[in-house]
Amino acid sequence: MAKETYVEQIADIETDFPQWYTDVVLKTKLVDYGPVKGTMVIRPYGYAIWENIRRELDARFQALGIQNAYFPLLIPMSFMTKEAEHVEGFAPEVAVVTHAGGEKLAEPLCIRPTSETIIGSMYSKWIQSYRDLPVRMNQWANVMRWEKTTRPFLRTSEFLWQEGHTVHATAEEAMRATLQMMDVYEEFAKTCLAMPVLTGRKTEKEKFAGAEATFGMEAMMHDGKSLQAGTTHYLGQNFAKAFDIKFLDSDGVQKYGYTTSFGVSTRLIGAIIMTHGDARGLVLPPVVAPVQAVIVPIAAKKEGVAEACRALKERLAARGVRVVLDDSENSPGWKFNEWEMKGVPVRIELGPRDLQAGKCLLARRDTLEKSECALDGAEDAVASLLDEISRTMYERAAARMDRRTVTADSLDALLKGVEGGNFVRAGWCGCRACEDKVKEFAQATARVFERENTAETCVVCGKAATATVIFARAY
RNA sequence: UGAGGUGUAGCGCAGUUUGGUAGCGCGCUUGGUUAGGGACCAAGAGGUCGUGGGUUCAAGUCCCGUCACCUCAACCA
Repeated sequence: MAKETYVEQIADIETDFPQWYTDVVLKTKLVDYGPVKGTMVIRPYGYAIWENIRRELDARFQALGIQNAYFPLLIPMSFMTKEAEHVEGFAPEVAVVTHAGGEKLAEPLCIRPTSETIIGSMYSKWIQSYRDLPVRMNQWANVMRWEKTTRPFLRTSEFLWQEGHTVHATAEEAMRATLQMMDVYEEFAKTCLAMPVLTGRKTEKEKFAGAEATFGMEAMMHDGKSLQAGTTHYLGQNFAKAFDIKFLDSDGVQKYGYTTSFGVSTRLIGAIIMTHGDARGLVLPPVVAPVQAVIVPIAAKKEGVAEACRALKERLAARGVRVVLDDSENSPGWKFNEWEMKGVPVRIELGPRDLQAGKCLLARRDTLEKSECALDGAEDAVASLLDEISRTMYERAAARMDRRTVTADSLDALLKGVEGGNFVRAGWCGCRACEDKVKEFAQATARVFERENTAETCVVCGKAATATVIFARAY
């Protein structure tokens, strides 16, 4: 172990992917384990990714008229029990506060696992007229779900997310909002995370507790497994009736509203890591990378090098590039590996030889290619290289998902498909028994429905297919 | 909840079989030489061996209890 390098330890990324993942999030100082089992401490480098995600999403929400608000962490237990399916779905993983102020509480309080109930109770007070609708709010918050097994970012007891909650006068409008938000997520994933996703409706078995319909975006990880990266829910009138969200419509009739909710979490950071990472560590999409470019001086004590590096840093910063000048005492080779491991999209090497030639060296993280670049105008070259890296990362991931999506017409073919790290397209009759059979036989679950049914028969029972489903093994 | 495993320096570990001075690597500190892919030399700092009890002249090591964590299985809007 002593002399082993980081790269040697994680060289076998394909066969030991989970271990690679855990190593990389710890070694790159994204997170640390928290003192309570299943919790994680998000360190500055990891949190900076989250802040960038948040900034990009907030801009999109604002464009849609969604306003940020904040609701309490503690929810009276009685709220949770008002919607039958909701409480049944969440009860096993809710943490409960029973004591406060040194006394036992008359009514236990649960720590929010999600906020439909408490937001619903407030919406019922705020909404009276059809003129109050639609209501569109979002909150950035932590939630807690007491998971039995956890992994940093992918499944932790406490995590950060945004949860949006809307109320509409009609079912059609609510459904439209649900679908529109999935489109927003998909565009965001593509533009900001360079991550292609599969979107579509989820099966009854996989849907949110209390929803009429759930839509998910699924991303393919490096090993071909699927990760649910975001969901939007059409809640119908379930929560409106449970929390008495009523309005007087223009026809003078009291009606229940139709609600939706949608969310993405810090799990997205895990998705980024497992979509783009390689044997050397992280590969971060430029839009959300905390550091977009790092300048590594070579022989920094030689005449003019340090000054040139500082000047280049200033120009890049002025151009809007998030740039770091690594003027630490470490050797250049150490810095190269360190910043590569941390996934910085562009590395700029600048030493005496370059200075003399009026050039610098640009190394891109996604392809590991190096190229020379004139010092004059380097800030523009870096900015356009960042765009180019975003595109290349997306295309590479999209090509992989495309290549690894296969069609199966039998359970054996489905098993072979998921074992080979593929998404498997297959027909389904629509019954729960057949869905369970797939889980049992292939350890794969239905991820999303395809928009159109192109299959003729169910992959399990052979009866007429009512839908075409993408099956995959999932995190 | 079932099975297995691990607790010794900040991190990773050896030492436990056969009881006898607390060790190694990395990291850290100080000084110097270096620098285009994880540099080198020298000198340092740092540990009630998870925890409670027992056996013994003597326990990291043997015995009994206990706690925590990890892996697999199960579970997982």
